[in-house]
Amino acid sequence: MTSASTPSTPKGERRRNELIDAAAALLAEGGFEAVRHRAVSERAGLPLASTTYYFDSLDDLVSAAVERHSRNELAEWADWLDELAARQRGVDTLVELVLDILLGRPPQDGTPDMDAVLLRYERLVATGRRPYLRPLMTTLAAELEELLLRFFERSGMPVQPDRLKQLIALVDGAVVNALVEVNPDPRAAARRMLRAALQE
Amino acid sequence: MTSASTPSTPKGERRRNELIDAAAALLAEGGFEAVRHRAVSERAGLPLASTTYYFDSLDDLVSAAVERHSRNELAEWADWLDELAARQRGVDTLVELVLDILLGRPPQDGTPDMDAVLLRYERLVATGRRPYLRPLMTTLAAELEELLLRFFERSGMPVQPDRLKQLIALVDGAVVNALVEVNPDPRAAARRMLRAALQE
Amino acid sequence: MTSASTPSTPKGERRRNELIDAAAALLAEGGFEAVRHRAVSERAGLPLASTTYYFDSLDDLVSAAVERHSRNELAEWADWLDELAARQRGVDTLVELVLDILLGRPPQDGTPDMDAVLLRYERLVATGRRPYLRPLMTTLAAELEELLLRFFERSGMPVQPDRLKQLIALVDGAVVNALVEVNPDPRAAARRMLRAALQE
Amino acid sequence: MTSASTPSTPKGERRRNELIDAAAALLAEGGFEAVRHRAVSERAGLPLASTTYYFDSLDDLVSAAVERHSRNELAEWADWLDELAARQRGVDTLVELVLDILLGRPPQDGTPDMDAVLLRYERLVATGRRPYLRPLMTTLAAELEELLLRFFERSGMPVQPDRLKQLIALVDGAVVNALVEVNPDPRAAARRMLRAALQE
DNA sequence: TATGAATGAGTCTTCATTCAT
DNA sequence: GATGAATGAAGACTCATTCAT
Repeated sequence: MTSASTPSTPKGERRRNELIDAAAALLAEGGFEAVRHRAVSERAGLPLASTTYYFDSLDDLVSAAVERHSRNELAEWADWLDELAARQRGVDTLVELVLDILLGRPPQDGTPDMDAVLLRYERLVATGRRPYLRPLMTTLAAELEELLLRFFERSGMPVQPDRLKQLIALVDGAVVNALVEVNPDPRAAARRMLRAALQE
Repeated sequence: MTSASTPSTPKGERRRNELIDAAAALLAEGGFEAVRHRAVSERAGLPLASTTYYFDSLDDLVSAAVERHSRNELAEWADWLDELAARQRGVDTLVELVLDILLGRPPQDGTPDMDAVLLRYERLVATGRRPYLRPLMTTLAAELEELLLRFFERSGMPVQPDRLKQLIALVDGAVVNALVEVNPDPRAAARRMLRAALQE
Repeated sequence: MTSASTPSTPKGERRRNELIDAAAALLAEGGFEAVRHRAVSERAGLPLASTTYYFDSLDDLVSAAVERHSRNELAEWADWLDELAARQRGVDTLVELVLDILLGRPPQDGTPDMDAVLLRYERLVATGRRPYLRPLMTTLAAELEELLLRFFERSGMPVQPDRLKQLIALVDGAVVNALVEVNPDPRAAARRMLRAALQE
Repeated sequence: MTSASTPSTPKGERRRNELIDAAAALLAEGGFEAVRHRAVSERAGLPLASTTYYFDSLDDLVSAAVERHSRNELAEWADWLDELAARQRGVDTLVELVLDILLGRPPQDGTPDMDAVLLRYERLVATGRRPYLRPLMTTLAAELEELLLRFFERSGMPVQPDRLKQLIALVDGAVVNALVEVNPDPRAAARRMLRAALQE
């Protein structure tokens, strides 16, 4: 009904942003269930009512958080893409980079960063019951594919779109299946799949 | 805390069962969020308090529901496996059967049965945030793999375990990516992947 | 959904009753708008959640409050009816009694008791936007008519149902119009109308 | 407290007017509860804050809306009065016209227009709890009576003020009682009463 | 003179769990 | 062993009003 206040002032813009950041952080840490008006407002240090002031509904806030999170990932890679493609050599390095792009870069300390990986798949699956996420997720998926396409190309190992889809499916399938393991290491699982497929 | 009531009386056993059935049905229809004490008790036609009497917590009930649902699926196929393997001919038929096993048999009327498909992936991804589901899901995954291994074998097209994992990943990856489409048809996406992989 | 807990224990019965009483009091004092979960629970000195435990929805609670209030009025008169009919003499006394029944007995101190009168008409008009009150209000109206019919009869001044409806309309119309006066005295207005009609 | 902004500029006057129109429309459609700052501003296509800028409080806005609505009704009839009085013949036609004036003209399609009828009585009863409406409603009631008096006179069937009050009471009483019926047809109820009274 | 921004208080309702019986 | 009763905490969302600009 009341259309969300798209703030015109810099301050309003900033606050709206802080709410999205807070929501994105909660999303990453606790999944979709963790994104609640109260939790977001407390995390952002803003009044509860600000969450409904800046967003028409919780769904809107969730959408914004999903987009923020995904765009951050995408943007990060878009910047480095050419540089990386030029630098790397060999299938193994390529594989790691693809995994970095698809699953996020793991923390240096060797701990697998489950939260980040998980979110990618929660996003996909959650869309199944949240139709309002579909347009956003479709766009995002297309952008990611585009990015990877260019990446393979610059890396001197161009792939057809269908082949790329296949590689992505392989990674994603490996990950979701690895999620159930007692000591899940989805990246390792995806790595195995991807190497095998690329070295055929 | 009352420890989980493992009922000794036949009547208790029966009621516990009815609760699990109700929970499994809700799970299939509405995902994890739909499994609530009240909803389960009403569905089962049993008192609200019976849900906490027979299960220590909602998580326990959810676990039982996941197991029940998965075992039902598995059992269904175990029964028909040999019969099916003997009957079918050709890659296309094989592919459909594999999809039936992995994604559930679609309703006859052509409507893609999203709910059933969705649950398989919600289960996998939900395990990421529900460690208590891991042992169960690991066992279940192994049994499913075992089943498929035997199935390919009887179909005269034996596959190595690693190759099977790859095929499963392909299907699962195709599905989770198809979930975000505006008119999702995950089965069709999985079919394309699987056929391509099997016909190489 | 969850059907309202119809308490079986005496204590539960008592608490449910206290909630209805509290709601009826608020209704009388502040009209329909004043009946809120919080207000009712605070007035009754019971937890907020008890209001939703004993009543499926606020509408249910409002209905119960309306019924309680009306039944109290009705019951009061049913008890005294024959005695009063035997005692009174003359049209003027009859008129006052009819007004007592329709508008409630005014406080002794001469202050017109607006709240009580008002509620009768708020109830009627509110039903216009609250279909769920219709069955209840229809029954109540029929019972009131029945009561008045018997009352006129015992008073030695029997009236036809249609004539009674006319008299009631006269009173009600007089009252709702008197409500807007700067110093409203709806009872006086109704008295004038009724006397004129009865003395024709 | 900023005192009520009585705008001096023509533009201010116009906007204030648009707000009143919007509020009156909402009042007619949804009763008093429907008149909210947000709803009014959206309906008028004006900023939310304009509602508090041009009106000290919501009550002020409601008052203005009630007045606007009533004056519109009154004005409509004042224009046609003489013409109608000259044209009509017979008690039945007279009755319909009186009902038109008191209850609003029903839509042609035969559907009883509950909203319009309802508002007349909500206005009266609401005044019981809104003293600030009393002066306004008193004036309005007097004007309506005046109008009807003249109308009866021109129709060749002059009535005394007291007799008119009686007829109005009859209509109003019939209507408020008809409001509770399961299929309310207040106009029909009022018609019966009025005909009976006029044909005595 | 206007108005976008902002929010404290409040709306109804749901829910997992505890506890007395 | 079973369950009705009960509730604190939280859920999404609305709203009249204030205030800085």
